[in-house]
Amino acid sequence: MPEKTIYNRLAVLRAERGLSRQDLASGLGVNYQTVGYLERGEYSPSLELAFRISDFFRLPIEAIFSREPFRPFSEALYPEETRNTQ
Amino acid sequence: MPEKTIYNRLAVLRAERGLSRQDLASGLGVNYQTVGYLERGEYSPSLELAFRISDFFRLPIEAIFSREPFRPFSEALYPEETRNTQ
DNA sequence: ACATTTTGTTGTACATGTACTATATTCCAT
DNA sequence: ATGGAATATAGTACATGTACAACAAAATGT
Repeated sequence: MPEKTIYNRLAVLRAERGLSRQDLASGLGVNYQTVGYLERGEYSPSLELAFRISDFFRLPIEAIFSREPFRPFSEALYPEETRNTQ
Repeated sequence: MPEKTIYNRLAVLRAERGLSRQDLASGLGVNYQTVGYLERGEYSPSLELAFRISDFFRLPIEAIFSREPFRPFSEALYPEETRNTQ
């Protein structure tokens, strides 16, 4: 594992779209194992691949990759304070 | 040289700030030769390094790196049509 | 319960990113 | 014109990203 981990939302983004790793891999033009490595954070992609991923999901790189762990989309969209407690 | 080139504005950004490659390299925590390689586009950085560069210049990755060649800042800021012709 | 698909693991191989050393060249100041 | 700084070039070495194959484990649908 690399010293400086980069977190990503690949698994979630992929799940939201109901894609298998193989699906995503084909869309990106990489081996399906590579998607696995990335999702598990075993290494971070090249900048080139990061751009392809960004294009694929139509999201800026910063929305997909970060040095800080991501908060769940759900949490970000429905903040703590606004949640129904019952 | 890598197949898929990624263009960047490193040289310009560095020039704007009056930094030597060594200065920038120290700021980024890389070898000064590495900055040279990047500026010349001989290879593109790891995503990790791209994030460090993004932090250093306080710009999004997309403002510094692109698959398409960049138009000069000057041109982008002062579009063709608005230029004085005399 | 079974078959199929999806995901994880291990191992090998190769390409690319980064560091480092050394030397050459270009660019400024003075 | 000389010297020092900045940049370019070349070579070696090592780390990390990516592909590929084989197999195990888990999840899913019927």
